[in-house]
Amino acid sequence: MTRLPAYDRDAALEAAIRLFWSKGYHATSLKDLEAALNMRPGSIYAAFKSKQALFLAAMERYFEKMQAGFRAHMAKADSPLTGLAGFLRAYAEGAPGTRVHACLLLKTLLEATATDSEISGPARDYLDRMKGEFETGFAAAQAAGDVSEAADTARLARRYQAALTALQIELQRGLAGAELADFVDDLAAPFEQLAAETAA
Amino acid sequence: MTRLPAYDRDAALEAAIRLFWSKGYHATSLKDLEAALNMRPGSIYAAFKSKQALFLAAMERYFEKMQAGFRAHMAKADSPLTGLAGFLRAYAEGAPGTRVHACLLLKTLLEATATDSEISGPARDYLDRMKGEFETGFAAAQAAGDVSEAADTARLARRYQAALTALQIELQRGLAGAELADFVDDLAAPFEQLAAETAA
DNA sequence: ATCTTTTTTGAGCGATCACTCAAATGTGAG
DNA sequence: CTCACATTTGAGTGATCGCTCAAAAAAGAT
Repeated sequence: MTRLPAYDRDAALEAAIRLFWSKGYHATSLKDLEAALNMRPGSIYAAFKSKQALFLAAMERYFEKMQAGFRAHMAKADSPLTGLAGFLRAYAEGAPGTRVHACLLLKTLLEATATDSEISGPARDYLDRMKGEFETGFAAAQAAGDVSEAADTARLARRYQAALTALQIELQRGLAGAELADFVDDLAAPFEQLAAETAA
Repeated sequence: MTRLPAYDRDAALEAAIRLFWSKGYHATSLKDLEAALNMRPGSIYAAFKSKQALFLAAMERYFEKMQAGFRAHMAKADSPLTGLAGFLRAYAEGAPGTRVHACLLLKTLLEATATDSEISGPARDYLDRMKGEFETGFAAAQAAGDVSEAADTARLARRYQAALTALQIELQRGLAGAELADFVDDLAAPFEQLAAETAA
């Protein structure tokens, strides 16, 4: 009974992700959101309870998509280690026009300060959970014999995440072409070499 | 003749740097600036012409300080290569409590979008100029025989800047202690090893 | 002292901020 | 069709935004 919601929650969240991702949290106004979500302020506040809550919902959805994307990539990789290295390379190639942004979590970590810990806290958490995904990948590589049993998977995961972060920032700066290819080689090579070191 | 300015321009810019650095451009209001600079709006606008112009002046000063700090570090290093590696290690150690922020240029690059290119443009430029500083360092290392003559100094500089960027972001995330030490080792080692590779 | 020039002051500008709520609108149940 | 209830609407809330400007204050010249 009663009236049905006119909006599609998933589509609205996707639009919010795109907007927050491109403009950042503070620079995004409710006017912007009204236009992007095609919703009036009352509906936005009925559906999501505040600008901050909407942002948190968008960031959560963003994280889940990123996590799922990584897992999907790993699932179809020849081996865990080539999957990890390949993810770096694929990230650099993926949609050169659209993928000009650094990850929303990273942008949020740097934009938010101690004053708005309500959004920087979750951003930190999601980044930690992504690091956990990478660590799982390195542990699988260990089980497959491509990484030494003595290796510290948490440390490798941190190094890997640092490489991914650096890549995102260079993409944001506009790196492209042969220089980007060289850079990605520099980032991916140390991880690809782990297999050779272990085999030896 | 006539009345003297009551404020110290350098001190005001330093205060502006601290504030913008900690809160970001959009989240910093003129009320915040009035308090931090201990100046009333009229004086701020007489001295610097707008919030944006003040930010640009602060960012320029920030860049010059960073550039000077790097050059000073390199000047007192045993060799260019150890200077570069040492700068990474020193960055991680420098004032553990205060140095919890990523660099202002990096934060600005990620906060600013296409909509406010007036501040993201200069941020990009300053980051490029820092990369130039690093490239000069690697060229000096080449001249000193610590880096192969065949090496691409621009590529090395980009890799180095990526390491520094990754370090800043981990510091912002709160990395400390033994994990930080391991991480810095991972970042610095590849550059320190260039000398051994060249000697061989 | 007075004049001249520069700076500081702070009330207040219009615009926009995130947000609210009474009224209008749509929908299933009876 | 009517009723009950959920949702949408959009004008409007007080607060704050970046910013302005006339008046007051300060300091050297005379």
